Amino acid sequence: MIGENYIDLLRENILFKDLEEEKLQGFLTSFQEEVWPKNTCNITKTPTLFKFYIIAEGRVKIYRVDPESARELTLFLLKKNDVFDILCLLENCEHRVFYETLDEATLLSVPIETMREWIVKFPQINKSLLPYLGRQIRILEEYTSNVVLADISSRLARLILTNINKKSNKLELINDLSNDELANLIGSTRAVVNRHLQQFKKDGILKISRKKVEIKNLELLLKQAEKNHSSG
Amino acid sequence: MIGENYIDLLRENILFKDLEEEKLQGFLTSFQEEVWPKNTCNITKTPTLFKFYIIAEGRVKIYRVDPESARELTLFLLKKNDVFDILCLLENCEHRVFYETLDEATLLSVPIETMREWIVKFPQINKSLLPYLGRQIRILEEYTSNVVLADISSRLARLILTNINKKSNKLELINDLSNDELANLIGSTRAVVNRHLQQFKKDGILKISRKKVEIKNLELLLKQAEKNHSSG
DNA sequence: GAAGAAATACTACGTAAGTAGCACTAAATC
DNA sequence: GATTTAGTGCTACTTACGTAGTATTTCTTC
Repeated sequence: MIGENYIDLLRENILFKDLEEEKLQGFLTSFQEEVWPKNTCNITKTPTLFKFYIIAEGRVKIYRVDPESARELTLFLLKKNDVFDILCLLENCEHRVFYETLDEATLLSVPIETMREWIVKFPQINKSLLPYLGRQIRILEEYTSNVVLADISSRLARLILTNINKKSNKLELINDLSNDELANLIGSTRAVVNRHLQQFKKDGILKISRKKVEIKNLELLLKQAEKNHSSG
Repeated sequence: MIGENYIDLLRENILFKDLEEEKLQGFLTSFQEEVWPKNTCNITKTPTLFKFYIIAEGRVKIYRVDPESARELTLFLLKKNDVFDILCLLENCEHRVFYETLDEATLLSVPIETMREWIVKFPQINKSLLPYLGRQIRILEEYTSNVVLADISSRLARLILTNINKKSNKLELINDLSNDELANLIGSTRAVVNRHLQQFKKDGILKISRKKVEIKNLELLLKQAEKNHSSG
C-alpha cells in the first residue's frame, strides 16, 4: 500500500492516465514503495519476473554487457513515470539485461501477475500499452540504424539533441552523466567520446565541465548531427 | 474478398490463430489479394498507412537507407505469415522505412482501420499481438547489441546460425541471398562480408557458390559466433 | 586541508572495417 | 548464342575507432 500522493504520478503515467479516479485509488493497495540506492543493480534481489515497476523518482538504465570485453551498452535510460520490465510483462520469460540506478531511485512495484490481470481487465491500460510498445520499437529501430549508419560524432550530437527540453532549451536527463555513461548510450567507449567532446568544445559547440555538458551553439550541433563524416 | 484456400494461412498466423473458424471465414471478405513483383518497393503506390499486410508467399524486407552513403540496413526480413506494418498499425503515423520484395510476393491486405477495429473487437487478436510486439522488441535489442559489441565475423556467423532450420538442419530464408543482402542484414558492406565468407570457406566452415551458402562445419561456425576477435 | 577516489584530458598506436577499383564469371535477356 | 547485367573474388589503401597508459584535475570525506 502506497500513499495518496502517488495518485498524481499514476494520473500522468502513460499506462494509467486514462483510468477513472476511483480505480486509481483502488490500485494504491496493490503497489509497494521501494527505494533503491544509487548505482545498484537489484536484479538478483528483486527479479522483474515477479514484479512490475514504475519509476517515481530517479533514473534507471537497462543495459547489456559483453562478458569478454566488459563493454556496456545502455538500451534504455528510464526516468520518472517510465516502467519496466515491459518484456517480462509480455512474454513471461527472462529478459537478458541488467538494471542499474543512476541516482537513488524510488519505485512503485506491483506483482507482475496483477499487472497482467489489469491489462485484461481494463481496456484503457491495454489501449495505452500498444502505442507505448510501438514507441519502444521505433526507438530501437532508430538506435540500430544510428549505430550502423552514423559515426560517433553524429551519434553524440544526436544524443544531446534528443535530450534538450523544448521549453527550457536546456539539456536534461543526460546533462550530468560521466563520459563513460554517455559512451554506453551511443555504443562507444569513454576515451572516444571524450575525444569528440573535446573537439566539440574546440569548435565552440559545447561547454564542458566535470559531469556537466552545456550547449553553446545549437546550430553547429545540429550540423554535427547531420554530418556523416564517412561521406564527404 | 479472397479465396477459401487462405483460411489455412490465417489459421497459422500469429495474430489470428486463436480465432474461431467462423470468424476467420467472415474475415475473408475484408481481405484483398495483392501480388508484388520481385524487387519492387511499393510504398508509394500502397502506403502502409492505409493497409495492413499479411505475407502469403515470398519475402519482404523492411529497411532504412542513409541518403549520404547510400548504405542500406535491413531491419526485418519478413516471410510467409509475417505482417506489416505493425508500427503504422499502433501509432497511426508514418514509419520512416522502405519496403522491398526479395521474391515475387503474394500479400493479403486489409484496411488498417479494419485491423484496428478487429484488435478492439476480438480479444484473441489483442492477446496475440502483445507477445508478438515483445518479440519484435527483443529482436531489435539483440540486433543493436550485436552491432555494437560483436565484430563482423561473429555477426555473420550468428546470422547464419539463427536461420538454420532445426528440423532439416539446413539454411533457410537467407540461403539464396547475395553478399550485398547479407551485408544489409548485419550492418556491413558487400566487400567486407565477402572477405569474411572467403575466410569461412578457407576454414572449411562454409561451402559457397553464387547466391548459395551451405554449412560444412557447424561446430566451427558456432565457435565463430562466440568468438569476439576484439578481445583475445 | 590532507588523502584518496573518481573523472577527465591527452598521446601514441594497432587494427578491423570501409572504400575504390577491377578482373572474372554466372546468369538473365533478347 | 551473343550481349548485357548482376554477382563474386581479390588487391591496395585509408581511417575512424578502440585500446593502453599516464598525467592532471576535481570532487569527496575524514
